[in-house]
Amino acid sequence: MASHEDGLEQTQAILRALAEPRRVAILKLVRCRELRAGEISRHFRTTRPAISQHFRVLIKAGLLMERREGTRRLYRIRPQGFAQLRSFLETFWDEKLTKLKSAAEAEMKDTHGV
Amino acid sequence: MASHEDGLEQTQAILRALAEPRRVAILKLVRCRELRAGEISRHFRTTRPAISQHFRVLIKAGLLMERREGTRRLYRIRPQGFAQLRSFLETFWDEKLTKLKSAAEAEMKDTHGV
DNA sequence: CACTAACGAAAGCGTATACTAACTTAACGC
DNA sequence: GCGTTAAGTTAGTATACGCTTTCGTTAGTG
Repeated sequence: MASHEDGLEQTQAILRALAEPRRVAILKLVRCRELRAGEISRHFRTTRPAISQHFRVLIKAGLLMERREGTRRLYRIRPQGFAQLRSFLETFWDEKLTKLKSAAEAEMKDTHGV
Repeated sequence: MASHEDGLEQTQAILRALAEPRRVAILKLVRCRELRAGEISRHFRTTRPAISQHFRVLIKAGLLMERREGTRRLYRIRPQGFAQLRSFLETFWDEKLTKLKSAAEAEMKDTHGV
């Protein structure tokens, strides 16, 4: 199932998951400590199934972890997912780009757009 | 009051912009050098207006810069947008947060549980 | 001026996606 | 066993989003 370019698809899944503000909010909630599903959904106006669906997207993207404890389900953040996103950013933003940025800043003296 | 949340909205715009694989591909093309609209759209199967709409989204998100030269429009990457995304990531999940996490878990036994 | 090139803008359409409502599953207490 | 609590799953719907077609705008060329 896993291929070489699986990482790219996975990164896209991460970006698509984070494109939804509610999902970012969920991750912020579980960023520091593990929380139960009910606690998390109580922070929002929407219904529990809606949040549950967001859980599935986040888990599939590798940003969230699930753990069962009796009838409860506990969620916490998954640092690996963010590490992958960070490495994607660094691939984009290598040394060449930093040089280009300085060049652009130097150019800005003449063309002050926006 | 709104200064922080303004940045959040902008960050969400960035994430939503990157959620589309084609837009990421566009950014990869202009990552190193400025390109004309026609050159960029030639790299894809879709029509030029479709790519043009992606330009709008990327510009609005602050990831792309437009410059006119006669009838041509030149596009290049905008490092500031990526800087913002990076700072979002670092704010979200810093290495320090990992340490905070262990501390928070220890604290959670005593303090309130909201 | 007419004519072409290089684009973007607007409208319409089809699909993806996020929500709600109802149902189902799993663990716990009696 | 029966019922309650905690949660996910499914089906259906409404909106968002991306693509295509047509048209408009601006700059260059004779």
